[in-house]
This record gives sequence, C-alpha cells and structure tokens, in this order.
Amino acid sequence: MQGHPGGKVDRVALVDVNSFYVSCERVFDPSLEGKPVVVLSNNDGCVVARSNEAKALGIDNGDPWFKLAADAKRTGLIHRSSNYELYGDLSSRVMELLGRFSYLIEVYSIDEAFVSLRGTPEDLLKVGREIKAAVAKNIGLPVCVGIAPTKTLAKFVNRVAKQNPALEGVCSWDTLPPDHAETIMSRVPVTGIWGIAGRLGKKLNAMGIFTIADLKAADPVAMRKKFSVLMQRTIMELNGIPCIPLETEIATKQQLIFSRSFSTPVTTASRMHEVMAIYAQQAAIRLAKDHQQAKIMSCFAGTSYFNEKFSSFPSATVNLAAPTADPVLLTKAAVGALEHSIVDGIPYARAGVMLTDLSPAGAAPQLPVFATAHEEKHIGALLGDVMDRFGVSSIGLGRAGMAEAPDWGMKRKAMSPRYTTEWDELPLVKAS
DNA sequence: GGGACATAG
DNA sequence: GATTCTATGTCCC
Repeated sequence: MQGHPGGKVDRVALVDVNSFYVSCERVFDPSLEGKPVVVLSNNDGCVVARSNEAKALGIDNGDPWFKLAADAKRTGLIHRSSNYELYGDLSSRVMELLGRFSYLIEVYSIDEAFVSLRGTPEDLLKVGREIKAAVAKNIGLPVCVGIAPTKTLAKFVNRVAKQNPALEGVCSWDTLPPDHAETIMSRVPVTGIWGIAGRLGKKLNAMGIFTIADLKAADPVAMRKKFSVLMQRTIMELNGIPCIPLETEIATKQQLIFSRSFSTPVTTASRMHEVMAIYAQQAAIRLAKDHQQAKIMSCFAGTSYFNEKFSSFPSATVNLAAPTADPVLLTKAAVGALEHSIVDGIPYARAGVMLTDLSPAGAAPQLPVFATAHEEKHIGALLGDVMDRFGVSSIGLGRAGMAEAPDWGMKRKAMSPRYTTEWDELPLVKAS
C-alpha cells in the first residue's frame, strides 16, 4: 500500500506558522523583526506568543506580564495586546492558500493545518518547500512543514524542522536518514510528542519511559490498559501506523463558552447583573453565527485563584424551556441564574456563560406556543451584524446597552491596528 | 449523564 | 496590585 521505492505514497503535512501571533504583528510592523516580542492574553494578563528572541531571554508562555514589565526596558522586550481580528483574518488567508495544495485539509487550529498529500517522497519534499514559499510570498508569514505517514509523526518532524535551521523549515520523515531520526527520538523527552504533557510525562518517567524512542518501543496494548486508548494511538502512530484520521469536516460545536476575566474585580450583584447581560448577548451572537440553538445554560463566576482571602465559585444551570438562540431569552436566563448567589463585597475576578445541548437552528421547529416575537426576527444575528460594523458597545439589550464602557471591561493597552478588518485602521503605504 | 482529569493551541 | 480563553476526549462512578 505504501513505501514502494520510488513510488507514490500517502502522506500528511503539518503546516504550522512560527510564533503565529508575533509573526502576524511583524507582517505589518517590520521594525519588530529580529527583536524580542511577546503577545499578551486578554487583559494583558500573560504571555501567549513569543518570538525566538523572546524565547532566548527565557520567557515562557504563561509568564504574567506584570512580572516582565519591570525588566522590559532593560531587556528591550516589546509587547503587544492580542489582536484577534488581525490574527483571525491572516489565518483564513493561510488556510485558503493551503487549500490550493490539496482538497483534503484539516484546519487544526488558528495557525496549523494538516494537509493530505500523495506523491514520491522527493516530490513531496518539494511540495513542502513550495507551501512554505507560497505562504511567505502571498501572506508574509513564516511556516514550518513536517511531512510523514501519520499525524503524530508529522507533528514530530515539524518540530525537527523548527529546531534545525539547516532544514530551512521543511522536514520529511521519508527523506530524513533513519539513524538521524532515531538519534533525535532518543534525545527528545517524551513530553515533546503530541498528546503527552506534564502529568502523563511524570507517570511515563516513573515507568522508565523518558524519551520519544522509549515510548515508540512500548507495547501499545499494555499501555492502553495502563493509560487510555489515546496513548495506544500515539504509540502506533509513532510506529508509522495511521490511527488518528484527518478530520476534513468542520465539526459542529458541542458547547459554547463566553468567559472573561475582569480588568477590575466585580464586587456587587448589580455589576454582575450587567456582566451576565453582556456575556449572554455575546454568547447569543456566536450561537447565531454558528446557526445553532441551545437548550441548557450554565452561568458561573469566580474569585481569583491567587486571592488567598476570598474563594468563591458560584454557578447555576438553567434548563431553557425550548432550544433557543434568542438573546432576549438568554439574557433573562443569565441574569436570573446568578441573581441570588452573588454576595456583595466578594471580589469576583471572572465570570462566564456556557451553552450546552446545542442543536442546529430550526432543526426541530418550535411549537408556536414557545416561539417569541423577537426570536422570529433573528435578533441574535442582527446584534452580531451591528456589533461587527459599529463595535461591541454600539448596541445592547437592557443593562448591556450602557453608553459607557464598564470599568471591569477588557484591558488591551498595547493593541496594534486591525489592519485588515477595519476600514479606519488600514495600513498606509507611502511611496516616495 | 456528569464530574474529574488531561491535553492542545 | 496584577497570572487567557475555548474546546475536546476519556475514564469512572
């Protein structure tokens, strides 16, 4: 089926943008090239992306910005707030471009895709290089490409490409000398493999499995009994047996969460009422965009995990009378849910609204007795359209329609312009 | 069915 | 003084 010398083989390429958020910032601000740059999470809380130069300074993902800020002047570290409008738009452009190389692609995350390819190993290496060149030329982003018989091995050789400059960003399992592959596998800790993180790493170490090579040599059936079927699949995929299929269909969501930390704690039931109204409407907008409706809503709030004085995690679940995407109903439900469990004086650091038991909008037509006038008018989609065009504070129902931004709202003090999605923020090109 | 746990990006 | 957000899968009761 595979592996005839000189013949065609079925392979999967993992294409991954290097330091995606930072690279997006660099597309429109080339002065960031060669410098240590980090992009921060919502509320400018912690680091979520780092340039290589920032990694060299010893900065880790998850490092809180308030600890780095003090040193930033001295180290030359540059920071940006998250600009998801920009990253989302550049991501779609990358995915569209990758779709030209194969009609079987799995968009795995905002900056990664698995691309199914067929050809001789030599040809596929060329295709990998073409992909890298095309993304650089058309979008201005740097990618690495790993090509292998399984998704797990594609992830592995992608990592090899990232760490070995001599490979110029592209690595194929088939053309990598076997002794070279074995050497790397016997040196990289087992947590370097896709699906194995800290907890599993510790348990594996306790059994004498320290490297990827150790795991590859383990008995998949015995390991399934000790761990789970996921572990068995990982081991088989390390041995070149595909068992994690390419998911080319965009999966319909099973749940939808809108949750945010506050820039300033919310300490009163009245303010929490506003929060719940706004979050429920944001959730309703996403539901409408996904053409789905929800049957169950859970609302939750919580104090900071770092707060040693207060620890409170109220939550409540509401069974909606019928599946709905109506922001009016969802807002009422959310506001009512936590009404009696928020205690004035407790500093809540975050809150959220979760919608579950999702179904396609209109799949089970409602009995007229349940339908409300606003539901038929598709208020959710309307709210979303207005917010897309005029901003999230331009419209809102009830207490979400406040004229002023709330003091607990998100902090994004260092955000670059939304160059590609806002007419007012287009980049200016000067020719002289 | 639901909670705990683990993982990913 | 300050530490993101979203989604999924498996196990086990």
